[in-house]
Amino acid sequence: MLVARGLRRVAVSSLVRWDMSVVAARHAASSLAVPGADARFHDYDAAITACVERQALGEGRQVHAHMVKARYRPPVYLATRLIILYVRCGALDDARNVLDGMPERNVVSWTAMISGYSQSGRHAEALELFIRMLRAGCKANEFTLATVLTSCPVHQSIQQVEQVHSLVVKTNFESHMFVGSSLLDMYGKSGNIQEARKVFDMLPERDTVSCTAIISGYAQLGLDDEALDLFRQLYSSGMQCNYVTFTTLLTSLSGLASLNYGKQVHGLILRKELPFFIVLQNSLIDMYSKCGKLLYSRRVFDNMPQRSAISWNAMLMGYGRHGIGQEVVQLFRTMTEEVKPDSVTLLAVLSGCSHGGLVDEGLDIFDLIVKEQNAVIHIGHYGCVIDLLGRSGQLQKALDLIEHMPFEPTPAIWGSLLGACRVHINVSVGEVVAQKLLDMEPGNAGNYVILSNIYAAAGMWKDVFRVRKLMLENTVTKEPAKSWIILDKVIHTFHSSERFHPRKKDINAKIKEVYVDVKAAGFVPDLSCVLHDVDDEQKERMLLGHSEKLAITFGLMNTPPGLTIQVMKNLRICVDCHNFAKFVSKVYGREISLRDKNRFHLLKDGACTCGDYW
DNA sequence: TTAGGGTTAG
Repeated sequence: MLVARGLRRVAVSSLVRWDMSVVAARHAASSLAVPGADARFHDYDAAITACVERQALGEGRQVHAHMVKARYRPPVYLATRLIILYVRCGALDDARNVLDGMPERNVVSWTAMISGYSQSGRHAEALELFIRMLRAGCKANEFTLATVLTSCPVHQSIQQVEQVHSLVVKTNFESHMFVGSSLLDMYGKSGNIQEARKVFDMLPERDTVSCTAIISGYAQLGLDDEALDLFRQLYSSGMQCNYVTFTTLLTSLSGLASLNYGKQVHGLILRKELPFFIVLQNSLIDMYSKCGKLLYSRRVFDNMPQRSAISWNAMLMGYGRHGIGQEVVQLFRTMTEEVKPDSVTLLAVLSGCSHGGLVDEGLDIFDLIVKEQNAVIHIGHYGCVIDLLGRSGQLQKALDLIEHMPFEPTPAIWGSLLGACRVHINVSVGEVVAQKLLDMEPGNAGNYVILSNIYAAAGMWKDVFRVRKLMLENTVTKEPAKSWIILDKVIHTFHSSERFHPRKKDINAKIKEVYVDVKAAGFVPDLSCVLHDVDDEQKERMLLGHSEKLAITFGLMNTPPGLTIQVMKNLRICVDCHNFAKFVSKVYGREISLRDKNRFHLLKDGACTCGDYW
């Protein structure tokens, strides 16, 4: 009776076009005759196949329950099909129960389960299961390896990565298209781009996925020049592109701020008449905003028939990056009517309010979110609130918040407060904060520079000297600064005190000329930005060698009057260079758009859109 | 029956 009721429910649902009463009849028959067992197998198989096709989890569970109730012990094949069904429907725990209950398993059952964990980001469990599989004496095939490699980058040490690689070599799958792509992607994601490239170069054949994976390897490491070069090379040798390829490429073009290429790729996408993909549109929004063309971003955004939270976030970040706080707040309000904001949204809104100077609005939104608990609050959000408080000069309040927030403060948190102390020239809080930072990361030169800036601004020259000595005692290395400018599709990159540029002499001559002009207009170099123990004259020379000054000068030399000079920098812009750019904009009547690590600075008539807070 | 590359933020 119970079985019959269950059967009717299945039949009525009509999702599964299969009448369970047939099974019931055969079930009854099977207790009398042996051939019935085969019939039941085929019926269950057909039912599960129907459920897999439709991803009908409820019906699938009923079929499973029916097996249990009928005391039918599914053979390996059928149990594996059940695992696949549950995995496809995202019911991983059900799938795992089936796997654990199997008296025997084959490579497909293991692989299906590993793939389930892998695809839902449960990489540790995927790897654990892979190891269990090997220990159980089951040999991995190309499917298993292609799957398990996608779970490696995040959770494996270099040694383990090499172990997996040698397993791939041993099983002779290194040049298998799928396994090879996964392998090179794994190396790319673990930061070993040389090894990734080796695997790519050894592939006997290449397809869209393997090409995209290697380009993405460069892109993810911020090697945008290399990513673009490789794309051009592969594209001209006939590589086929799909939407993932373009999405990846756009990431690199965003990094380079290469509007020209960005537009070309956009054109290519339109010509290809690809179907609508949200991710691709999201990348376009981001690319245009990072290339300084917010209006283009907005046009893409407005034309989207469907948007994800990421689309909104990319747009919000865009406005924030350009310091347009009002738009951030307004767009956020519209967003909440359409999509549920996530934790990145909150980050975008808070940092947008901070960059746009909307202190009270930002703090209000934070309070609202904390109260309603719409999104998961993490330490990054606190970082933004500390920025907001710092910007408005409420340094003590910011310090109190750090001490009472439910997270351990990171260097980034203290760094944000130290920056605020520099702008508001607050020595007492600055010293407390700097001490914490110097304890946490004694090797970071940036902290010494800002502390020195604070002392210099307060006229405490003895302390400037002390900081300098302190820094000399610690060996300090940092990411080398570089700035670049794109003229006629050519990227001109400058490093500090550039020694290798072919037009070095011209640039040096021009920068000296510019220096005389801006000094005559009142520019005073900020020597506290140099912490080397050298005389003042040498310090001035070192400041003039900063990469962003070289790039701006190169722009002045090579662009006609009236055109905005667009310069990009990989780190935050330094105080002295920011001031220098302001004077250049005034003295030469030129707009300068400067994109640093955090935001855009639009310098015009001696003022900057960042309001001197960044 | 099982498989590879992708978007915002840090």
